[in-house]
Amino acid sequence: MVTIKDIARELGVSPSTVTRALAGNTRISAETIRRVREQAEQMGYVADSAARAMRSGTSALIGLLVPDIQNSFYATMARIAAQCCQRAGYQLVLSVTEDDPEIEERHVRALIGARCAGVMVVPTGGVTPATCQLLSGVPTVQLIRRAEGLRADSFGVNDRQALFAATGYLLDLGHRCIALLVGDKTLDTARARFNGYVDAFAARGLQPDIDLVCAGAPRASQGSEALRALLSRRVPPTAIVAAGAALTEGMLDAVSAHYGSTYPDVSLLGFGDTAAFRWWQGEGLSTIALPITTIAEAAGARLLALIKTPRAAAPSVESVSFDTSMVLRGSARPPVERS
Amino acid sequence: MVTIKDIARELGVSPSTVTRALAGNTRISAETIRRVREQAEQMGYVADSAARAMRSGTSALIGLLVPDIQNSFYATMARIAAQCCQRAGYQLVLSVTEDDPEIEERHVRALIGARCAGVMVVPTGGVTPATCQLLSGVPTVQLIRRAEGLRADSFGVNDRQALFAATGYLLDLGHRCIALLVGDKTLDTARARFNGYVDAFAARGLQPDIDLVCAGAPRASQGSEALRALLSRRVPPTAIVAAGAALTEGMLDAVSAHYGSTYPDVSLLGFGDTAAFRWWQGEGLSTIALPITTIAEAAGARLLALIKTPRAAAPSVESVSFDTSMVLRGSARPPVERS
DNA sequence: AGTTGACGCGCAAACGTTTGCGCAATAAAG
DNA sequence: CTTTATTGCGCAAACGTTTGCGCGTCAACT
Repeated sequence: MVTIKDIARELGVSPSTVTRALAGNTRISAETIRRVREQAEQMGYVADSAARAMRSGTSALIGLLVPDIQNSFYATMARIAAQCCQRAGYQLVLSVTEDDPEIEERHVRALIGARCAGVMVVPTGGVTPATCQLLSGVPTVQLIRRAEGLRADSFGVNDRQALFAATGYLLDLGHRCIALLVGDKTLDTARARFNGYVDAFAARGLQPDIDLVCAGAPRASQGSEALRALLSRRVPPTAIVAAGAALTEGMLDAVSAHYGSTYPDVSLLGFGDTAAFRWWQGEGLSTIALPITTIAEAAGARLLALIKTPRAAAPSVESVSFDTSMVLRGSARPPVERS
Repeated sequence: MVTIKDIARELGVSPSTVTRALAGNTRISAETIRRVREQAEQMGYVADSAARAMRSGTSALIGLLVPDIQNSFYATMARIAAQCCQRAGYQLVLSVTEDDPEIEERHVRALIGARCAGVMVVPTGGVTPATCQLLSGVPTVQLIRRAEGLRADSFGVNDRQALFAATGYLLDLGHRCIALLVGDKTLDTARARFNGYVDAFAARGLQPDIDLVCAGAPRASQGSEALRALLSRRVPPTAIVAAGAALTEGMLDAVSAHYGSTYPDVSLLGFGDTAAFRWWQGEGLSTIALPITTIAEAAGARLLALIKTPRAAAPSVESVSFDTSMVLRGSARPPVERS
């Protein structure tokens, strides 16, 4: 690896001059700058970011922690985050937490050790105190979910409202047996979404059948398993709403498996608007659409701003909620009369 | 940030002792090791990886360069890569190249600057000499595609065979007007896939209609645009085969848009076996399935091995090709007779 | 002619960690 | 009792970069 010293030696100047020349410092003659740059180029110099990080106390790394990169929802988030970072000269360090607080802590620790400039995180349901402690030192933004102990700006959606509207839509179509796939109570988003579901019933003087609520880990496998049982009941639900990106996948899997090639006589509502949902059963899956691009962009912009601020600015924690919208395709219809 | 010196001062020992104790060095009394570890834990010590990288000349970072993280195909790859790295104590730096050689070079430069331990790359079609030069210094593996100037192990599939089989399947169903969506000639995979397509015709004493071959940038938008024109022709193709992950998306978009809610009377063959393809039109999309998990795992394992080797081992460049398989669902049928 | 200022550059220290070498003390061997 | 080996630890240098300070030179002032 060619260093700044090599260039200095080659040119008969001091290392300081080389640094300053490369940085475009005034107080260095234009001629010297030209010579240094040329030599650097010719020798294939690449600045050692480790040395730079050590000296400056901060690196050009931004951490992104997501539960599952394979989920199209988080993949989109990663794409936007990567764009933001790369444009601003940062590199993105990707950590997949699998919704495990322990993995999360381990990775946050590594990020802190790397003196990363900032962190974007979709927190797990059980963020540890150690994680919060570690994160309190660096600019941090949380996406989608909001962890209790974490003092960091958050960017998500109005979860209660999202499920209030979605459930209401199904109720107004005439459904009464509406299954809900939702994350467990450790997730603030899951709680809010559950409340929206219940409130939609309440607003119409109704009450949901609690047996139809499947709360569990936010994974496709969990959702499809819970649903399989529900679909095999003597009186299956007439509609299903999935209150999570992974759970939507689980829902589609279970429904596909249960109905095979016969047309499913159950109404479906997904969560998040993945491109693939347009292809569901030829008619498309109706979903609760989240402005995920907007969210990720807002979070990225905020993070970059936090990184730039002179550190002194009192970090009044902001919490931004965007609105969801219903994207209606063919998968939700009035309930069919059953014999 | 609490450093090793802080711990040393607190305990009245030297920094060297602390390092060695934390590393579990023998030659340090068990008692001292215990005291140091306890103190480190209690003070919340996190090793500065920048300093460590500087001293050791290599960091715990592994770079992953993919064209598009939003594509489910590469997302899966990223997931496996992340698993491999994280298990081995490395962090994954994600770079999205958008198939742009310039972006690719910039990111590789940054990775080299970070003294990353290794690189996994899906090369663009026009890998620059500078990129090759930079990459020649670090352990590197390439996935899916193979760049010309890059001396690095590669893990991909037998592309020609894949399209030979797929095209043959459609031909044997009776199709003759088979559109092909494929990447442009800068990609070695695209060339091989195109050859497979042509050879399948040739093996049956036939010849493809070159007008039905859409070669372009491997992006969904490009594929859907090219296909739109084809579908509007007076005599549209009776079957379409997409020879790329992004192009498959483009194909589905174009077909959805063209046929609306009417059943598409064109046979379809996708590329890569994304979960969402099971939901296509209720019947599922038949595809050319790649063992992407196996590929990514093999590449990851190889990279870790390369990193561990004493650097001296003559790097005889290996090139591993896995076999694809056809996953038959309902989207490919014998051609319908048209008036 | 002496003072002041600007300009162009070098010196050296610092960031936190690791590691070869060496020193002292104790144990084992002669 | 001396020699040798072993154990436990400290010293100091090194990795590459950045930056405050200072020094010399030259021109423009008073």
